[in-house]
Amino acid sequence: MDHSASSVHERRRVKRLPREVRERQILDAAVRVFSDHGYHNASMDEISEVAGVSKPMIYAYLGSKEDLFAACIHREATQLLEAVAAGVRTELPADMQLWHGLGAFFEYVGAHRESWRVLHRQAISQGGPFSEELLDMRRQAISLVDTLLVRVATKEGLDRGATESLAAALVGAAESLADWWLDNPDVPSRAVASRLMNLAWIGFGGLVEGNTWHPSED
Amino acid sequence: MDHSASSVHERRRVKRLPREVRERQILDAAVRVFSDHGYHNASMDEISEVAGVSKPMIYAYLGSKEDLFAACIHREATQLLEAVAAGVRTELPADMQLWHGLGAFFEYVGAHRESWRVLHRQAISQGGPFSEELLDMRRQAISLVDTLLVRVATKEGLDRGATESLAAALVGAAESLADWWLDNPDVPSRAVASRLMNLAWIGFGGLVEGNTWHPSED
DNA sequence: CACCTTATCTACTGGCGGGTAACGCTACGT
DNA sequence: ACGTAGCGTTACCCGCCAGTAGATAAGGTG
Repeated sequence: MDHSASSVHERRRVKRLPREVRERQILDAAVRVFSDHGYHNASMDEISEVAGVSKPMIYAYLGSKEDLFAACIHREATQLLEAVAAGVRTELPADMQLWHGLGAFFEYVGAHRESWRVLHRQAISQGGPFSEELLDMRRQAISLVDTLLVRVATKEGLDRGATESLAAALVGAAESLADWWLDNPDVPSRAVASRLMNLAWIGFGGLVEGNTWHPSED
Repeated sequence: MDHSASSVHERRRVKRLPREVRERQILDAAVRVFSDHGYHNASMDEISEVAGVSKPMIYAYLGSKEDLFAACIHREATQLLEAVAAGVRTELPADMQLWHGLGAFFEYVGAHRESWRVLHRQAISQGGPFSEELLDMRRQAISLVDTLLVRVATKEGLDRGATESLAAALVGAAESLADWWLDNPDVPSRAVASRLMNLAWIGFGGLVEGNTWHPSED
């Protein structure tokens, strides 16, 4: 738009940056635009504009639109998984592990809502190779929770096989609660985590009887 | 495709159907195609082909692509809500009400996976007027669960305000479990419902201690 | 300074797909 | 018999946007 006026005159001020940096800028812009408009409504032109880079750069560095999207998914998914895994302290008792995992998860989602939007809402609704990456991350998350449950279960007597589906249910509940949180951003992350923790550990039945779960530290 | 061979010869056998019927066919086809490819990747041409009707008919009867999608959402959402509401027998105790509600929900989703895909995955990821309809349905579902919880809570002493967020969490968990179920279709609907019921009513803590919930009848 | 490499732009195209104009056919009422 | 209303089609338009060709300029290296 207004570039044209200054472009002829001030071209010399254009910085030439190394590929690595440009790629980061482009990915950041892409995540944001994909999050705002969705995969299909996002135009490469807008992404390039937000990134402060011209369109051919994107094609040169990240490839096609699909490639770009896949790169976003991959980067964000990896970051999220790392954040959650870092939150779990394996030396603590099972309920505290779960608590910290949930805490790390909601903290990350709260601090990176756009990432979560792209991951959960966009990637999942596009079929094909995108959901693969997602399903993979999901599987990792489920197995993380599963091993956690198994450690308690074998000690206490909950039968094998049930744990995995319970893990799936819990991961699903967390995902969907995060999704709900997107539309109800006023609640602090700790409170969201706490609600899910209470539901998951005590259940309605227990809550109705007046029981609650709360972290032993803090 | 193969129409051409018979078309010249057997044109007289082409049925001319009343508007009402055609609209149903078109909506059925649209739900299916939207479910398969997503809103944006679905082409009006393909929908018309699947419906066995030419494209201008769709525009004549259902309007633009957006209108068509909205009509799908509306029809499917209404059906789902009716199915769930019909399952809840208000004269039973709270846990049994929940159980029947969950049962009806998963039964419906199992029998109408395409509907669920369109509702949950597609409609939610498109912004704008589509999600409105969805959020509305969701609110109705949440308030359904909420009133159920409130009846128990006031009897027992769970504080107000907490019930609604718990209801939201439960609805979210059900949604996401249904979503998970789409990708793991081998499990029977009753089993999915039962797992969620146990998680929701007993919690991990209770399950680990060996408690389980099961319907008093059946 | 000559040179090559790499970063970066402007300006275009090709086609996909939403939407429509204009016309044909069948049936029914009078 | 024949007009009219509404079911139905073929064949087209056109805007948007992913993707590209080809030119330009900025550093580094000798």
